[in-house]
Amino acid sequence: MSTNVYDILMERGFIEQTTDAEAIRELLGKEKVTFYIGFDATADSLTAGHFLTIMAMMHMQKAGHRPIALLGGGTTMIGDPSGKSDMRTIMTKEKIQHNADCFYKQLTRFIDFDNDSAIIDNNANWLLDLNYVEFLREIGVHFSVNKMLTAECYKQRMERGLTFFEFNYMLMQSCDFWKLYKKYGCVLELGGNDQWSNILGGVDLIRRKEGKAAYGLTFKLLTTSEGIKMGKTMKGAVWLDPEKTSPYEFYQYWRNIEDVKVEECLGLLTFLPMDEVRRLGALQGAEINHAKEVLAYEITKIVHGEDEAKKAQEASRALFGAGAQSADIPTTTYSKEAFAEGIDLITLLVDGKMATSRSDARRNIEQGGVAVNDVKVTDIARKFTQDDFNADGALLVKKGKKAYHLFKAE
RNA sequence: GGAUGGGUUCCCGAGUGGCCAAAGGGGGCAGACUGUAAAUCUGUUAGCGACGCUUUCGAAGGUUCGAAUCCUUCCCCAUCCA
Repeated sequence: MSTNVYDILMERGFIEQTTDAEAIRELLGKEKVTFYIGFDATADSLTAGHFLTIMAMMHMQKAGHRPIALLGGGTTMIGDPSGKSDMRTIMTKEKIQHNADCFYKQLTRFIDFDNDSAIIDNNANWLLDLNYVEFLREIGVHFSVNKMLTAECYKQRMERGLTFFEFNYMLMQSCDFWKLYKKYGCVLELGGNDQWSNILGGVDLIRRKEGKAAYGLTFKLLTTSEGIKMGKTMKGAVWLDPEKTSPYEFYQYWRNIEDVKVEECLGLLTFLPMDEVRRLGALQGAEINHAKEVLAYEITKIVHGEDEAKKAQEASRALFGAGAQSADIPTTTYSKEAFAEGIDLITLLVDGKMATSRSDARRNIEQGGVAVNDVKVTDIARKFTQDDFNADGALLVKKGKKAYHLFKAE
């Protein structure tokens, strides 16, 4: 172990809070540490939000430590109230199991689980069969309600209401840490900063039950300059599953990042050397667009592979620069018969998911936000046939500055 | 369980019989300016076969020519009391 991974994480900007910085650094420097990160299986794909945590996991594994990816098959049954203003919808067991399977599949892209170099487990294995009375006697006695109520994560919920159901979440997660400590010798829990109080709960629990030291460390949460969690768009989360968020869209998300976040993201979400990160982050004015391209390319490469990253980059350049068209733009294909009669622009926009309704499409056209083959169209009744196709045999519809869609006939 | 105050469009929040598809703000979308950034300004923001029609103000009924607004029952939430 050459450089202490703690220093790497620190330099790249991951670390927000630690239970004991000195002790953690020392531990990571001298031995192979088993650590864990929990993933609550609330959807059938990981999101850009998880990606930061996965990056940290990759850094740790590279440095020779052993990650445990703990899927939250059990805790998801409750739902973490931290940072949430409303209670989550309660999900069925089957749905959660399905989600956990999807998570695992995606995680194998980033983490090497062979030969015990990483462990995957699911807290459903112990949480689902818990006996209530036993749980209270084993775990419950160690938690002070008074103390829990003062935790930051519950404070805002005190105003809106918090059910007993959710209040238990902290105990379950603490129990996880303790179980993993016993099962695999896991002594370190990592997580997003919103997990801080849950992590502290686990650290305390291990100390009380086992009299042993365990540690916790949280990562910065990626937020926009306005403090909104990054990795979300109005249409929903940015997914790592290419079926849910195409590599092109994924690329574009990072390509459009705010100037002030570029350096931070490069450090956290790519493996570029820090000298390079700082150099790119220091670019001024229009120059910083170069840094954004690098950022988008690098992240897309890690998540979707080099080929997809290249394709996304080419598509992006083609569309935004002048020049040739690329094949990697979202495309909708109609039958030749449909085009023979002509298809109106409103239908095209709706079918290409560039407008949420026909009214929305109509408004966009009327306001001059829509162009077909680079010619602005404001006539809502205008129909298009194959005669309108461009040299590449397609209609390139552009809504606003960034939404493109290709329509073809066959 | 009791008392009080509430549930309004994506969110916050005004509206307490017709002038209400519902003020204002936020967010979103589009236009201008730009660098595929930020900030700013303008327009727009339920749906549709669109100077009209249909659905919407916690749910279901009712009063009325006419209800987000009045009445009844129910569901939910917050605060205080137990």
